[in-house]
Amino acid sequence: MRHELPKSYEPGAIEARWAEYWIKEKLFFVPTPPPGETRPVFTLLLPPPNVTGRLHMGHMLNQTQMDIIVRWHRMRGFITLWLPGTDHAGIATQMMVERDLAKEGKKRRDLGREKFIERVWEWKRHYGGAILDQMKRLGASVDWDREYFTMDENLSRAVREVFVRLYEEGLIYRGKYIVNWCPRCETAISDLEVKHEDVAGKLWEIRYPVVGSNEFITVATTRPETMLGDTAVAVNEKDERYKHLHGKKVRLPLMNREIPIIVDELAQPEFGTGAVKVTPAHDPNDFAAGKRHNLQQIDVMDEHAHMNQNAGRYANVDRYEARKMVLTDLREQGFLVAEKDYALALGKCDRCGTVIEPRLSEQWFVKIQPLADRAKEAVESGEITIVPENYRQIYLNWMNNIYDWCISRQLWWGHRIPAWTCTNGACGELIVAREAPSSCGKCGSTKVEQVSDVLDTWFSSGLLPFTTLGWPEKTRDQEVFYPTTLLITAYEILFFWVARMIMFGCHFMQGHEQDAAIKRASGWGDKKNDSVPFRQVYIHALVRDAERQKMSKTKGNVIDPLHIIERFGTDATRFTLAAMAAPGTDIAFNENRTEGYRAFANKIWNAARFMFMNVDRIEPGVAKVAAVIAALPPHPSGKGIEDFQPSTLEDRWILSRFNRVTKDVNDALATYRFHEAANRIYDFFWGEFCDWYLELIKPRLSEEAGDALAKVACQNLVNLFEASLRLLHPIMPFITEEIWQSIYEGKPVLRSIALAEYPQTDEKQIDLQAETEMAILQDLIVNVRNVRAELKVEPKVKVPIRVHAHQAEIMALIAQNRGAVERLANVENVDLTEHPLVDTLGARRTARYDVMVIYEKKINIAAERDRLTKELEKIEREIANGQRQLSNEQFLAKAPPHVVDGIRKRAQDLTVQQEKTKSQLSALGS
RNA sequence: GGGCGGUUAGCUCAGCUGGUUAGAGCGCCUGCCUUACAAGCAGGAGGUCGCAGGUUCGAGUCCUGCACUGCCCA
Repeated sequence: MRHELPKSYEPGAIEARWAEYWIKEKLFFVPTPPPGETRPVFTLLLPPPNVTGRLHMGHMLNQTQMDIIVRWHRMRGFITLWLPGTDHAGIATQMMVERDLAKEGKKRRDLGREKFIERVWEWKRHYGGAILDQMKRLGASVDWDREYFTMDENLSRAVREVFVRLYEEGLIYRGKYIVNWCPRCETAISDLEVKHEDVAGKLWEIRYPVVGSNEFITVATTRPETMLGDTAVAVNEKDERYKHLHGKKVRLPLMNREIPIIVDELAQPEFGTGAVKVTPAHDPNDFAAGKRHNLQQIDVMDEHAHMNQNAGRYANVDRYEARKMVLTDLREQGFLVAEKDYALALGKCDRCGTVIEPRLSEQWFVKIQPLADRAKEAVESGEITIVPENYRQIYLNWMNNIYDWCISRQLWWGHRIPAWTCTNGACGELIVAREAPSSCGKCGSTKVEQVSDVLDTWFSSGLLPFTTLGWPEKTRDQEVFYPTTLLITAYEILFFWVARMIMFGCHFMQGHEQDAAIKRASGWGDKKNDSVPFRQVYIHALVRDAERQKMSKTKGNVIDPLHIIERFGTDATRFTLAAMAAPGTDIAFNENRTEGYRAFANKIWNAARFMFMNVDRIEPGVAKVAAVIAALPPHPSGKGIEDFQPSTLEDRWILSRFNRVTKDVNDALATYRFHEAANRIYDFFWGEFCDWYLELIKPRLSEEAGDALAKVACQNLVNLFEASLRLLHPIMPFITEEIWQSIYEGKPVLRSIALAEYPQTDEKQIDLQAETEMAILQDLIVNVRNVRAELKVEPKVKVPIRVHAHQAEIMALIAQNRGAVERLANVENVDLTEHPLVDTLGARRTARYDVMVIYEKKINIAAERDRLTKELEKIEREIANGQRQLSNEQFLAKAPPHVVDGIRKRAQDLTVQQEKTKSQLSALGS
């Protein structure tokens, strides 16, 4: 045998080999298309995984979907660029290296900034590529020659350019505000990086003595330790209880400081006691109130959330320890009035889980409104479409309630803010510049120091759609590939990343125009705005565990995709994710499904073995095999199946079905209905191609058949199989490549199936009649099998059957396909009779034909009566339904004709069946 | 508190714009190693589509309310 394939499909070795081949051959390398290029272009930016990342199921789903869409476009003749890279991931990476240092008993400050950053680079060189290597195993067809890292010199230069421009436009400002501070990471973080968690807390009521009276005013707080920094007590204007206290002062317990009672909406009469303490340095709302009333800001904590000197005798104590001490002291001194249970939403650091401390500090912000307005407009006007559509509203809601973005981080790893301060005496001049200034522009001193903060990681990743294409230079790459076509990503980073890319893109790429010919060819001729970073966004589902729980390390329910791949193969895993990815719903990853799709891969494999077995037998020897191969079109073309010579019913049928599934799959992929595409191919390949077509052509392939007949059957089989592989390739790239290459005996017309054309429907190859006839035949065969099973006919025994049909065409159809019925229903002779099988015990009578199995064993009368009764009930229920509709004039008037016709035809069939079933029942006696 | 989803067979899920008989995989039952495949083949059982109303000639699909459940934001 020339094509020797093992009996079971073993994905491991095959997948690794092809993954390597694709990369080595640079199959997915995309050179910059020269001017004059007229082919359509498809561009996709890989959401860059963190350098510290390890592949998880979310990545795999994301990458599977991207790869399917990318391969599909490439095969349809698009210049297809999929751009890979990694993100430097500020906090995550710094934490990783700090952890390493800790093992050596060192802290980053022991090394100093430069040494530390060097160390991070070293770490990155060693471990940073891991996730991309894992991607290679998935078969991701990215252009590895364009791989980027967000800290690459060119990308860093672009970041500085953006920063300086925004600063010059007044869209970046520096100021002292309350920010979310992580005491463990020792940095500010953005609102988005804070996760709120409901916890059972307490609400304490503390009474503050009113100066110059015996009265107290009682305030309610969840954070008593911050009272040390109180600079006022607020009451609501409308609150009658406190009207007499307006303008008075209270003496702050423990600190013995006089602070004013202010009237402010911060105090809501229905909350707690209606009076609240005001701590401008430790709460964003209090901060705002403080601004309104020009209050002092007393910061009582340091960067570790320990109390500082301003906290008097509580200095150097941790915030929670301080809370206990403060409460004890208040209680002892009679100031603590009550302690109540209270549910509160506690903000925690997204990265490390530490409780966030609102902290007053000097930070850099992006003035977001002007950017948001344009980003909103891009989606509202449909220049960018979001799929599924409900995310569109979520996006717009967020854009409508957006706050300025804190972009500075007190980290070392990241893009350092291109700003310098003059340290000469009291000068303090702030210089924002693209390159380090040699001297202060104000005082001329050379004592300038760069601001130590770095930028939020998302600042640089938000720029990627244009910076990876050469921005700020105007490049040919931008003309061709910008706007990118699609973004596929997780809902989780819709605001972190997607929204920011849209804001930056619409701002910095204003006035940009995509190459007109390419834009038109790619199908975007109607779009007006080429500044957007992408035309479409597809938000994919969340992968959960089999119990629908969100996967998390702490729960220990993380499913490692590589582990699944090892057991079932990449193709089966990819297929699982595709088949379960109905838009809008999360995926509960279930191994059973993957096991099922491994079986599917095995099915394909064995179908291939069957094909090769026949090729080798019918066309033995190299020359003759070559003849079969030569019959394949040199460049498999997209439309229908070329060189398929339908000579029998099953040929016409499968050709028609192939064109139908092709249409469905293309339609499904065009609308990101991955599950539909996957299921359609599965059903076609297994349920139609393997279960019926292969079985039906076996006689023609067999040795007894004439040589010419076998040859045509064999060639049809190879052509059909080859086209089916192309259809399946985007979802299961490995097994399709392996078999496809085998068909060509290692001398393929193209270097890879990935470069072949994707099948498209040829309407001329759709054959309705063949499909109808085949359906009748299948129904007949299934009915005979069913009766055999009921009669408990020994599996090996062939039985004669008798068939009648009142329509001559159906009689002819059965006569012509007598052999098929005999083979597939295990029948020894088909007796076609002119007489309806009335009063015949055990006959099956359908609307189109009657059939009976001739066998001496008696049918089980009781069981048969049960079956028929049940069937009759069902038929009659449906008849009643149909009649109700057909006798309804409203229905006849309003329903579309094809629906009415359909029901009429169905009613006729049902009536025939009803009569036949009744006569069967009466034949059984009662 | 605000917003968005989900509830269909024992389990996991499809069912796109309302339209003829609600599907699949797994599991289950019966029988087969029928030389491509036991990771297979053949046959079968199993659902008043969460509940209650409404719109419509027609509702799993649209609307309202309720119940349960999940997520996001504050």
